[in-house]
Amino acid sequence: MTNPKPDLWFSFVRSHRALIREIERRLAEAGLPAYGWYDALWGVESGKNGTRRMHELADALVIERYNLTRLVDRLEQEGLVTRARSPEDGRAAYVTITEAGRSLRKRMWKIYETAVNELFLPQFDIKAQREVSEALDQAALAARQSSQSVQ
Amino acid sequence: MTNPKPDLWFSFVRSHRALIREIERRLAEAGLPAYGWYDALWGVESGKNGTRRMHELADALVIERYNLTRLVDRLEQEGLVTRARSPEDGRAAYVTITEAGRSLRKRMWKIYETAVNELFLPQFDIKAQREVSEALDQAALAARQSSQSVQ
DNA sequence: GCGATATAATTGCGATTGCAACTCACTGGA
DNA sequence: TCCAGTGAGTTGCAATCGCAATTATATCGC
Repeated sequence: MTNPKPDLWFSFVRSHRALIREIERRLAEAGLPAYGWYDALWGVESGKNGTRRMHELADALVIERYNLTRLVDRLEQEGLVTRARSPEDGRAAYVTITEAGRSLRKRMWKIYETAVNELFLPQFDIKAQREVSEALDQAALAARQSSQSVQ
Repeated sequence: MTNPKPDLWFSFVRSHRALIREIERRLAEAGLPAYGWYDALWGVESGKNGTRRMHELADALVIERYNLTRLVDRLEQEGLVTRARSPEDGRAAYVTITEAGRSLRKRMWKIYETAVNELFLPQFDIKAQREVSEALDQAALAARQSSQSVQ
């Protein structure tokens, strides 16, 4: 029995589900849209001039392109972002956040941040926060590299 | 700027997505069903006599009841589990894993375990594995308690 | 300069998820 | 005993996701 026990992994997936579920619950309770919208809005807003290319955004959010297309469709319909094609590269599509988008993101952040600060972060001291964060980034990198090495 | 920075949180959600995506990719590549099936099969198999009650299972998997109903529908259709109602409590439904279910779970586990051992666990030393696991369990507990305190 | 290949984004369609409503069975107090 | 309340599980329907194919543009090799 020298094998590593994957307890940590199962704690990881279970806690992720429990936390996301609770965050979604709080957002819904406050009449705000689902959690995924926050990520997308922030991904756009944090780009240069509040703009990002689609594939760059999909990559940052770790979601599939076709799902991003339709997520952005929905955001656009609500007037939270605008979409434009690039004159230089006819394939490229740019997404830009609107004022309404910024405002909604801020309102969502209040709820979201509170939940994270209350439920998640206190379980780690400052040193652990940095270390675990780095370990998780490494794991994400390993996962991406593994998938690319096949493709 | 004494506020906690939620970097750890974002590493958490991003790494989760990247890892799940890569695990799904490997399972699909091996011609095996999606990741969620593993969890469900293990949830059933690990119960007394390879049996569990629906609501107990939903709770363990941290998924909603109505989703479990339909997940079990699919597993049942594939002959991986059987379903039975309780004679004592007419409301209760029991799910039991079949031999085919056990066998499939084992095959999935080979792929799944390899991925976790290769991509995730090596990022943490043994001591960190225990500590982080406990911290995450605490966070999950806090999330559950928070949702219950409202309900 | 032109065909083969690669990249970006999108779309059709079937599978899965989420919400709200529903059925059926147990429980506890008047 | 009977009926309001609660718990377990399921279902209808709309929203979202995942896969494979499609469109449009750019790039590479000759």
